[in-house]
Amino acid sequence: MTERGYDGFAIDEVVARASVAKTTLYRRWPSKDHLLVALVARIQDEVEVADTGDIRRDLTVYLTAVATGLDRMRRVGRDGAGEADRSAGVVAELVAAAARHPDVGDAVRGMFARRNALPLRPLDRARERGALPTGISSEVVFDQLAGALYYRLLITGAPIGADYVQELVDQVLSTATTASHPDGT
Amino acid sequence: MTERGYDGFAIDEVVARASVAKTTLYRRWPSKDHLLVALVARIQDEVEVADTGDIRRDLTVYLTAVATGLDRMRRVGRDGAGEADRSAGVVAELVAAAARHPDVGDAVRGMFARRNALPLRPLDRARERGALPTGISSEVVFDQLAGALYYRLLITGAPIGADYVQELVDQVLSTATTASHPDGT
DNA sequence: CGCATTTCGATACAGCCGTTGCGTTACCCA
DNA sequence: TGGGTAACGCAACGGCTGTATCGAAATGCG
Repeated sequence: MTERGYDGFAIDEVVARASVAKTTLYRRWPSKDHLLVALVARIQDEVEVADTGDIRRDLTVYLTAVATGLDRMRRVGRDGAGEADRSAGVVAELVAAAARHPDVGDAVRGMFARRNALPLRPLDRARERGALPTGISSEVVFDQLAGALYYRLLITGAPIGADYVQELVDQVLSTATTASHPDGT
Repeated sequence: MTERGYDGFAIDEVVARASVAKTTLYRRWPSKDHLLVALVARIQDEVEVADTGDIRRDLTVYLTAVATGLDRMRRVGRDGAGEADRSAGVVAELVAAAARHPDVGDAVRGMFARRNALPLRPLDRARERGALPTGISSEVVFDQLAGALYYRLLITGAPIGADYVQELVDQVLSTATTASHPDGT
């Protein structure tokens, strides 16, 4: 999979290399999509989120980690290290697999949910300190942040650099900033 | 395609119903993915965006139209009208197709770009009126809005109701509101 | 009308995913 | 140690996408 990407990744070759009958593989993973999500679950490294009290910094660190992780999965199966095509790679296949099989969808959503639950606590704490607007759920705020990243990755294909992440966080937190620092800093 | 969804949509049956040789079809659309994006380009209806001067209302109308359009595409190929499964349906296949073939990716990005360029002008005009924070590009603002919708559709599978759209717009515009109405209304 | 070029059709085929049927091996436990 | 259950292996197959080959039809043009 990491060698040739999703297309060049054939079940027949997997069973040949594993010296295993195709029947056995299909007993464990009932489709190629199931196998894919199991692979990604292995590849995915843990993302931890700090909770230092500086919500701007915490969010920036977290989103940067997510962005680099996505960029890494974007390049899975491409040989050229600097391959600059605007493709979502394996993430797009993951999304499609989740849409095809309900149980795969549950698994994929569970994967993302574990990662995405992390910054909710810092967000809630920041709101308690008055660093976030009231009346807006942390979930919506998080949807905007993560959504912008996935939107660029999957839909527009626009690059996701460190400056973009910073601009994103600034825009979301601008309410709180103008509230606590009316001079706009 | 609209009858049975992406899976039950077989090239062999298409050419049979069209009374056309498979060779001919493949001369026009060099893969099933190419055919898919051509179909979606036909299905996709035009979304127009108002520019009344009330940016909050304009954005809400636009995003609601986008959300209902996505929800319609989400149900393509499912018989039950009230089919409430949390699947991204044809949109996910579109994203995967765009990731597989570079030219399909260009076409899909072009489709989305045409729709997404629409609200940029009202956003820019609103900023000129001081109804948006300075220093933040309209593109980032739009990424947050559209991104949240696609994120819910493709990743979390969470529902996208009218109240959610409203909450989204309110959060994004809260900066401007507090700036022009410091009492918080 | 005659001819060349382009387009289309039909069939067969390769590669892949996923399934079926059945025989064989490994494992567990009395 | 023996027997029964569970897991595995093997080969073949069906359905699908995409390709190749070659023949037939249509179209444009002098």
